Amino acid sequence: MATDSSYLDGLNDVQRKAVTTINGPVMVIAGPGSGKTRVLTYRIAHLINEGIPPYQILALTFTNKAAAEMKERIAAVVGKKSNQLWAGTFHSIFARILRYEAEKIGYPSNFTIYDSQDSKSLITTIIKEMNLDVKTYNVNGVFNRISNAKTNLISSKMYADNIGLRTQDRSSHRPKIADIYRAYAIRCKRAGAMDFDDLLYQTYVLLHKNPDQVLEKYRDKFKYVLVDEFQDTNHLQYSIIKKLVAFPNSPRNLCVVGDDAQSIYAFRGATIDNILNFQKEYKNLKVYKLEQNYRSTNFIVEAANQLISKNNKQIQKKIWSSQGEGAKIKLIKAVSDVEEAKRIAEVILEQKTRNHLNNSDIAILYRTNAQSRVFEEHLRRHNIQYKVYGGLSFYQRKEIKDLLAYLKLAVNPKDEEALKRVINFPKRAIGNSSLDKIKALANQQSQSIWDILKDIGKYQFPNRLKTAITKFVNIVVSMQKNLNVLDAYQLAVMAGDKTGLIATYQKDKTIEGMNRVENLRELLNGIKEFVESDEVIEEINSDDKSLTGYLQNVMLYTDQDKDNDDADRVLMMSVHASKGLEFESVFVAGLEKDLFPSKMAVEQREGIDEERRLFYVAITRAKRFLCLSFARTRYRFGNMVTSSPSNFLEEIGEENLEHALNIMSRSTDGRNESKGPRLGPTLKQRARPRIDVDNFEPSPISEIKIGKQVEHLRFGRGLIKTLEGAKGNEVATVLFEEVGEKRIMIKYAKLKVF
DNA sequence: CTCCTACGCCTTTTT
DNA sequence: GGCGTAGGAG
Repeated sequence: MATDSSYLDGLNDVQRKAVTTINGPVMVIAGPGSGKTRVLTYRIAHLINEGIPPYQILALTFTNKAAAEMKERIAAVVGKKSNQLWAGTFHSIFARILRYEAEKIGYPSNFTIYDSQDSKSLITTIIKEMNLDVKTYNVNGVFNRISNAKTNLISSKMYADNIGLRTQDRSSHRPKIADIYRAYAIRCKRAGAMDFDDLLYQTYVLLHKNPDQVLEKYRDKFKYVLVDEFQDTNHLQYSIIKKLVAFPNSPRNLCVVGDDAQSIYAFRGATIDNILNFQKEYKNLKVYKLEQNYRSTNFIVEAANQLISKNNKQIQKKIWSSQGEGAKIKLIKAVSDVEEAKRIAEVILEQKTRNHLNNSDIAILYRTNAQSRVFEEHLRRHNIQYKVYGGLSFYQRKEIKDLLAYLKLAVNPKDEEALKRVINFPKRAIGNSSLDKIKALANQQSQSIWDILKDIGKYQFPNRLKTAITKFVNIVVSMQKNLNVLDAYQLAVMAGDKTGLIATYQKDKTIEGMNRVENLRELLNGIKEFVESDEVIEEINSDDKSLTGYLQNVMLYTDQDKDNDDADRVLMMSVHASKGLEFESVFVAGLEKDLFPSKMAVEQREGIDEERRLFYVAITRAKRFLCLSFARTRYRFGNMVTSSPSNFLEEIGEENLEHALNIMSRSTDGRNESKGPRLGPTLKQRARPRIDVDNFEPSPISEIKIGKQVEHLRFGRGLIKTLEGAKGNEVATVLFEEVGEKRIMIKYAKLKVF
């Protein structure tokens, strides 16, 4: 049986139990820095050592990087058997299954993947085709609505029949969303395309509609299922997992690993309830809590504990550190975002000399990517090497998407978004009005645009246009013909040359143009590397050095997956992007009201709790040094805004801070003195008038008038300053005693006059 | 058809 | 402050 189980020696008791309890449902609650990855990898290694064939093990993660790291570490224990393991992201594993089974749900196996840009572009097209107003039907809103529907297993048909959803749409003046959803689904299918949600949703549909041939097969195959970052799964992901695991007589060998306190993806449909309710769903569940923190020193851990205790819903646990007391948390109080950046740069220099830190030991975290700019400037000034994560990724750049679009067309010419992107780029005199006519024809015949283009001779169009189109069709066809002859790299070179794409960018002699050519070269190199790497991807797709394989890789690639290159640089990234990482020294900047916690979150139910978890993630990235900062003024949208310190600063415990937190005393807002926080001379004064929650009865809208004193469940007492908006949608500006001015929709917010 | 300018929305966070 | 889109002129 077990061959070499020395890997068990380095584990603490709870970790060891979590690793060796292999049968039946297991939940591992893993606090930050508690050795979660070790448990996960050793658990899989242990399964294999116990004789479970690796191909019967399915391990789902959220990033490719996490999966790769896991596989690598498992290989170190069990050797190359680990190649047969099914370990990958939800999206990539399901994409792989879908490639095999696509025909069963009416998709081609060479389907292309739409990223959110593609999805939104198609939705915009549909909105315009339906002659709807693009302002009321703003793409992001519509896209989110459709995405949420899929995440909740609601098909376009079910959406159309759902009275609740339709009522919501009508009250937001967007009654046609159901029709847009339907058209979108049809168009995706016609284009042979799946968006990110489809990779999950269609997998669910596939399993659901083919219980005998497909579901049984995968149930039988995956005898052991592990899910990483379980707190970030959405309803759809969990439903698929349950389908695979929960059937009569199933041994339910499901192991979920996560930390409810680090659930930070609600905005993309993740629901913390999956982890909170897991115990109720699996009666004989074994729960292991990893509470020992091996990462951070004690002041940091204590601050994190105090902070998170303010949240309502959570699984009780107490993280403790074995790393000694360490340094207290430093706080930088800056007058402006510029000063904030300047002082952080200075502290970084100081830490480098006094504490002998390298650049790469240090990270600056912020709530929004837009905050990075000022830091870049000041680090540059101090000659500190840095690297910014996030923002627009390499694969989102125009020139890269252009070349990839040609490659996508070679694989699947029905891909409407790829086609629209490049049919007239480089310029071929196929303008918008011509394309609109072709598109109308395609819709009328329920065909893809490509179907029309390749038979363009049959239709009534000016000869000049027909010639231009034929030329374009020939380019795509000649690439198609070479699909099985050339490898992905050779095809990409062909796509760059034959289409005139690279030549077009080369004509542009501006710096930007030169960068683009450079990026295209980098892309080609990347493809070459992909083709030449001898890494076997997976048993099931081992031949997938093909273009299809490459494209799938690229579409599911994220910025998170980048290897930390060994260059010695300070890293800058959003707090979201920092999850799972750790640094000797961490700066969390911009701790201001309406920024962190973000304004949007404050207005949402349970939004603050999620922001608090986000801040929890931020501070627990630090091993030895943590520095928080806020600025009293900051440029946002190009103009200066005054802001005041975040409430979160009070919530981490003053005793964990290097200096007293007497920051809240004076009014911080010159223009509008009532806007700032007025927490009194010390932070201990938190005289929130207690509102009787149980007996809270909101007043009818008719009683809400300007000048009235009102109570709000979360914001406390306030004064109505203005009332505007149509009947039924009145928006009140309320000046709250504690949290300042808020704009509130009365029908949702529930105000009580007193 | 293509190029240029004006304006409007925007910023949470991302697989 | 920046991007993408609409709308007009060449």
